Amino acid sequence: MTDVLKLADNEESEVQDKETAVSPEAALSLRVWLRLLTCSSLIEREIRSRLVRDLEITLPQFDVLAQLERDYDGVTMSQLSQRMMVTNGNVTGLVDRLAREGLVHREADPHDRRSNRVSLTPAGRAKFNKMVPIHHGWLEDMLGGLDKETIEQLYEHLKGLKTSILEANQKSANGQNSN
Amino acid sequence: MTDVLKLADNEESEVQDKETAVSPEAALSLRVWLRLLTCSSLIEREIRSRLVRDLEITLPQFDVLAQLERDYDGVTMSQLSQRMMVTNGNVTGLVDRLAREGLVHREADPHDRRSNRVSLTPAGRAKFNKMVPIHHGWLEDMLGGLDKETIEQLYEHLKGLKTSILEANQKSANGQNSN
DNA sequence: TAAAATTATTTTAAGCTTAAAATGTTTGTA
DNA sequence: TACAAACATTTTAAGCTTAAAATAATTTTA
Repeated sequence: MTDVLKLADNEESEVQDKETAVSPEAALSLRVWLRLLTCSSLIEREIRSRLVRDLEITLPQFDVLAQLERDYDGVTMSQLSQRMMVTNGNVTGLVDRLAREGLVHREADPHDRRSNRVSLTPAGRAKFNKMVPIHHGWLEDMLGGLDKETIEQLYEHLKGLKTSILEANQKSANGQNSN
Repeated sequence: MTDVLKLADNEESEVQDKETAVSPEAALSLRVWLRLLTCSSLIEREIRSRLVRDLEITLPQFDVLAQLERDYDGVTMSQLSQRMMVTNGNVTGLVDRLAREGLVHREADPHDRRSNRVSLTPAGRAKFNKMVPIHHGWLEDMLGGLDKETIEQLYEHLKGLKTSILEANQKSANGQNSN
């Protein structure tokens, strides 16, 4: 989100290969990353501020509701943190605040006293259902300047990118990378 | 960053058009956004954790050093916050911490006592120069699974996306959007 | 069964981020 | 010149996020 890069994504500021020699491939990678980050940040920032301004909810909280939507029996805190790809401690606070607002319900699991089950309250479900089409509309607006073919190509390229990132990070995690 | 979406970007979870009717275009936009966010989050998360683990600096702090790099005379706090596209209050804390580490220097502007000028210290410059090629290398690794042509197409498509987003947000800011 | 290991969750400390209020300084104007 | 407006920055309050430590409960194992 915050990054070296956000502002660097414009025509003027060519990523320069300076004294500390950087290969052309690395420079291209950096430019793509900067532009990707710019796009992602622009969308995220707009969604975030519209959620707060128009729907009175934060993006992470909206995210929680979305994760709970289909699980009528609730999910455990751990399941929730895995789905959201955030730490356990993080969801503790999010669920606290959503429960305070009456949008989710947290109850002890009768079979395992270590666990809590979290689920949407009727109010939470109603609020989420109201928000979904609005949220979709915002995205449609933001991508509306592209023709369908471009969007579909973008979608495919991003799939390849995702694979590339996952493979690189996998290798690095296995210590097969000197960096 | 944290989002409804991150986890939703996989083959199984088709974005469903449910009772609250959502157009196919909106659903495609949502899928693209989810995948874009997934890619962006994967890269950002990895960069963030490598910076902390290997180079002992946070991503926002790295960002500050990058913004200061070419301004030998320093920049004001406001200029810095504009370049980083964050609030003034945000840079106050970042600069505090970097100054505490000895990486940046903050001094009163002799001509305008409201202003502070911030610049890299020699230690900050040395550290930044050391980090740059490493950072480039990480990105090259993560994009290394794509051929050059794909990367270049991706770069072009992202340019169009950026334009589309900016136009939509512009319209909305001017109140020409019912959402 | 008692001790050890694992699992689920919360708490803590630190940093990031924002919007809004507060402070101090400079500039424009009546 | 006084006072109003604008500007630069910091402070405050709230929420997000993480890693690591602490708690509590369950499962494994000796």
